[in-house]
Amino acid sequence: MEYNYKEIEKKWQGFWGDNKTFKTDIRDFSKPKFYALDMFPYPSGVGLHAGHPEGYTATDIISRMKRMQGFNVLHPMGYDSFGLPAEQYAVQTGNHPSKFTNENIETFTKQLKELGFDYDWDRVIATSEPSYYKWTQWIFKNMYNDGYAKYIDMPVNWCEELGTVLSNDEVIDGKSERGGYPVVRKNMRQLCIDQAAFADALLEGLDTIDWPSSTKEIQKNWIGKSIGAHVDFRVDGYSDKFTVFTTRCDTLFGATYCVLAPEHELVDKITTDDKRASVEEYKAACSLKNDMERTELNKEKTGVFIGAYAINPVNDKRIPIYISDYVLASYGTGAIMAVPAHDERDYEFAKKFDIPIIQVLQDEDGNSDGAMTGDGIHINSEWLNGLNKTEAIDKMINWLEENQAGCRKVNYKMREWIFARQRYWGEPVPIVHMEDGSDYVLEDKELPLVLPELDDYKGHNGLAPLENASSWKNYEHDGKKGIRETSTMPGSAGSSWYFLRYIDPNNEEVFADSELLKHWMPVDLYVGGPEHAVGHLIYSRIWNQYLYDKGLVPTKEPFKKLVHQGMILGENGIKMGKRFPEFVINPSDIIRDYGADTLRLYEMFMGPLEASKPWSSTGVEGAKKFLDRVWRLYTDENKISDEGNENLERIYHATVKKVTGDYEALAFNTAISQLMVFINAVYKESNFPREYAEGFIKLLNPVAPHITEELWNTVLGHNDTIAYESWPEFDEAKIVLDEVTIGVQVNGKLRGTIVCKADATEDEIKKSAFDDENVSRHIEGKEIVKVIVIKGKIVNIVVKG
RNA sequence: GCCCGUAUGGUGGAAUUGGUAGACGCGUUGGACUCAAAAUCCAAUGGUAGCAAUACCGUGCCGGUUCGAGUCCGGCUACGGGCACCA
Repeated sequence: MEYNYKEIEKKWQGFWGDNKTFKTDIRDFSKPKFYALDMFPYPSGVGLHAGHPEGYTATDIISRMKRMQGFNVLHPMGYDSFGLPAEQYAVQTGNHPSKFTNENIETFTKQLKELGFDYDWDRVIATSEPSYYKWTQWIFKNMYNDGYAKYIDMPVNWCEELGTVLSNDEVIDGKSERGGYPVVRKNMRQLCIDQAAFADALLEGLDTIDWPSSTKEIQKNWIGKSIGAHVDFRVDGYSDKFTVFTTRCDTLFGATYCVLAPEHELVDKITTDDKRASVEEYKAACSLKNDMERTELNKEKTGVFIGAYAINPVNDKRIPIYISDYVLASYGTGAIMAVPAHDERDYEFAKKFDIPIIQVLQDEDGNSDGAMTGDGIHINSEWLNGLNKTEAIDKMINWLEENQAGCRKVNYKMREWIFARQRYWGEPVPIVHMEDGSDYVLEDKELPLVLPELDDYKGHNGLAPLENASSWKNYEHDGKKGIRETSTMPGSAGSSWYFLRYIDPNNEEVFADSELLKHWMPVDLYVGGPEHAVGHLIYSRIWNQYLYDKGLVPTKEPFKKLVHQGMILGENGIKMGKRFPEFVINPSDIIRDYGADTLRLYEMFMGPLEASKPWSSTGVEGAKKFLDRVWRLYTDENKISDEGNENLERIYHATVKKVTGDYEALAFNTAISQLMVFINAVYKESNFPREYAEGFIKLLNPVAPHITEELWNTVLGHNDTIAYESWPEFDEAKIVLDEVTIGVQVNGKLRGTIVCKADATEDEIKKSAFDDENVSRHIEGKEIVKVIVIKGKIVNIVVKG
């Protein structure tokens, strides 16, 4: 017999909606709070994919359990609704992108409701709503006024024909991906957020949060902090100096040349006339390559000598200056001192250009070919001789500072975050470029700056689409005229703070009430894919850190615990997608054929939440079979009784314990396996005590909410939702076995098992071990060296001969 | 190239601090029910040998520590992820 999932799921989804069962009473501070967060989806045209229900079910299970445990739970959902597909739709159809967006949001909402999630549907947000992006603009505006967001000159990929800046992956072979027009690198004024200002806070924060270590590691590498020094080199024959960044200033006596990035500002000035032609040629070649190609093509070092010499501040030696694209303009100072004896890249370059190599650290192996980059004792270094690396670095920095030739310096790989896109469907930037050259930032009362409706959503001649909004663009303030910034914010702007808005989504005075923030932050559990490790998950930490520094949010870190769900692969073990469309699973089809409870149960039972695992259609059927089995058990009129059953006592309490602990640890696959073990045990019994029957329904409820609500009502006779019933408790004393089965090994090999009382003494255990027939056969006639007894676990008899 | 992670039956995966490897599900086989099938219920199921008791082998490969290793250490191999001239 199968249960009627279609009818039951519809009934309970209606009940929860009509009764607002999961509406969070946000100002009820009487209970402990629990904030469970899902990464909100971009409402694409194709609806939910198989991966969405996985992470969402995980937080749903935790939310439902916490609610039953007496927590006030916040489990919200919303939409990251700015993005390119809606804009492309608008360009093609002439409709407003919000039409497309709203239709998709409707589809997503319908699908999410069909899955039975316990979201509070009264606090849904969408980042493309003016009431939401008003505050995205407000936070950005403050960052701008505080100097964290600013216009700066940056090297970018510029395409003259398209009149636009391109990202690295839009440039192929020095040509634009669209149209194949030439692209050059040039410095341009860009609106940026200075991420590096938050770098140290971000690094420190990593030690305080419960995140996957791999994600922390990725963020650490991305921030790329390195501690070193700035060293100033004079240019021989000029009053100019240039500064290099180095982590190995201890090797300064071994510097035999310097390299400037081809884009370095000094290059034109100090290049000698006889070298000018070759330098220009090299620079032109470099500007045609984007960053990717520069790294790929430069297995072999290239560069040219520019005719000028630098003076090593430590010994006044005259060393040649080269330009080479192995020095990046965007990192450090765009200039290096080269120590070929102790840096592999410098070594390679020096070999190729036949530049002297001076060893300044004792090589311990003595005969290595190439650069020696490790620690060692300094030689050929005058007053550093005899010191190791750390001592020498300290001494050198002191010398540099005393002689005003340099200083201690920390550098980060993390670059400026370019915060403007030539797109329509994004948050307008609340800045006006005034006639007099100043930039005016909109005041609070002028927000939100709403996107204007356009007749034409396509940008022309590479300009931003908002350039088409001729009346919107023009701005007048105090009789002065200006033109609005026509770029919009990048996709990740709105998602950098949405977790704050959920707490107070309709507030028109502030982005969220501070008293509520204080109670509800941080997010206790955040579940989402690992692909956001350096994007969203860094940006959110930056925005939160900024607001924290301003005293506007209560916690340094927004997400206390983070878990990544693994990818659900196709039944062929390969990522679902266009390549194998026949293996793509649509959640709606599964809900239609098996029900939402089955889909939820199956996705949680497939394997560990974090692991990638292949879909299995027979596995789905197995999950369905289990729910049918539960249904049959509960609807068997002779089974549930008010009498007790000693045979089930121990396993019931053990099940409550294991399931509760496993849910808490997000180990849903093993929790479900325990629920199955329990049901298998009940099948062997003739009566199922009501107490256990109710407890089991509560344990299963977070995973399969519809069927359990139905059984709770119709079979167990309750007339309200199970959602606020108290979570089952277990009695540890009832889990303990009176008798335990333990293994007996002889020399580490299992030779038998014995049953003994749980409180048996060591001697009693030994005795029954020796009495075992098979064990005695294996120790007969041999010398017993020792006997190891681990109570409740194992006996190991070590024999000789 | 560098950093991080993973490797267990036919299969998805279990296995607290090192302590009876293979829980649970799928699949397969057998049985019950049925005129029959499906569904359901019950049972068996790592490999080899054996009627069986049992023995030997077995957690990617090689070695080590230990009374005892899937688990710890050293060295490989394969796969996955991140970074990639970061001075």
